[in-house]
Amino acid sequence: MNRPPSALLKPRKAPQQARSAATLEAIHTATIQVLLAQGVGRLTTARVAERAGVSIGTMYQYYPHKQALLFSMIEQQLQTVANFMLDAAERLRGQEAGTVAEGLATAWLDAKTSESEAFRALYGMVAEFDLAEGMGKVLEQMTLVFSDLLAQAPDARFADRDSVAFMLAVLIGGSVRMVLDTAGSEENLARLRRELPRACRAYVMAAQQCSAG
Amino acid sequence: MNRPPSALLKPRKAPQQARSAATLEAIHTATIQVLLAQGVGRLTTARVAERAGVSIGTMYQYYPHKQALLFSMIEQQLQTVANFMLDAAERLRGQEAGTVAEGLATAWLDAKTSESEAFRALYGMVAEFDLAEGMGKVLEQMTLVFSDLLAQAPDARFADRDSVAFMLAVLIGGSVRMVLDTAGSEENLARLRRELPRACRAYVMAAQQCSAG
DNA sequence: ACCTGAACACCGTTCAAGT
DNA sequence: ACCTGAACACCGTTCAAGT
Repeated sequence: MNRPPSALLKPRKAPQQARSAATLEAIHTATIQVLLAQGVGRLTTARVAERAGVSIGTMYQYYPHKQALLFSMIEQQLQTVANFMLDAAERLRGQEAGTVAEGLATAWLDAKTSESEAFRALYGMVAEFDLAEGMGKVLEQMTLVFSDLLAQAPDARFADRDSVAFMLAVLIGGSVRMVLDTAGSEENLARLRRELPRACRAYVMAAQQCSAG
Repeated sequence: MNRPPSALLKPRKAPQQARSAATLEAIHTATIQVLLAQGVGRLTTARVAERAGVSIGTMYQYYPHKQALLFSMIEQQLQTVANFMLDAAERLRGQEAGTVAEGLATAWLDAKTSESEAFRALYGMVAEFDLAEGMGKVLEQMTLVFSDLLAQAPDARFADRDSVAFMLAVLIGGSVRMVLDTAGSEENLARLRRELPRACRAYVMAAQQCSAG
């Protein structure tokens, strides 16, 4: 895939004087402004530099290339989410395992849905072009198929079968994609193979109405 | 985000003569060859055209822009995966709900891991730059935190606590990302909020060793 | 009906020159 | 120590001209 070594993605240098710290700050806010005003497709070094009131060359003093700037901003946001989770974890310490699991899920959802519009636009860059639409369609299709299958199970007693089918598709699709995307090690792939079917079974069994018999 | 309307992502015209069908085929295989040989970063219209033995202008007769070509190839692969799942569903029809869930998870994993290297490179384009590394780090960090938390639950009895923590992080991270990425409707987001904590609880409870008590 | 390729606009990146 | 901006290489896209 020819990725640049990760060292090249890091900022080129840290600011040594107040003037330069202000420049870096201006570049960052300019990036977000351009992103929100013009979208990812129009986020160019020239536009960011103009908005920040610096020359293009200045940007290249701090970041070796455009990707490094964007990567640095995303990484910062990822760390914010991670810290949010650490706080949540502290509050869950010592509670029962099931409650911990529930709490972590809720915390992650809260963290991600509260992310600023700007950073969601940054992630959107990752989707770049309309893969989202294609994936959405497949997800919809799978939900229908899964729901139909669940309906025909002899022990089927679901309060909201469509939601269970949807959740099943999202759990499967999301976790597989995440492991493959993060260049998952062989060990992690093996874990996924072992645990994902278990998790799906447990979820579906739990979603059955308790009065089943 | 300024995406082009999706109609623009579709092929511009269908081939009407045998000569032109062959041209289209050549463009497709050339795209894959360039992708494998040079990586996403070097996948340019000029390189694809040269490899396909046609001029650049010819490519623009079939696709209104480069993205349309790539999108069309990815969509085709998505449909292959979807069809694979339909087959698997047929084999699972009438079985018990828990078994169906397990079977679907396994089928999806099989479909995704058997995708050709070329298409994984295409998806990789979606990740474009090294977001994967950053996400991988956060995932690792979360796994550690989750595992620690599970260890301190009063009812903790896990055969492989680290795997459960990893799976939990992947289930949560993957499903949230998928719903947000596919521009999830409000309804789907509500479903996720309701079902994800349930699913996580069910998985963790099921992962406890049965002899617990 | 299909193909060509020079031409154009734009973009990321560099570097010699400035303060 | 930091900034500038003209210059360069490259890329996506178009269109008048061909068969």
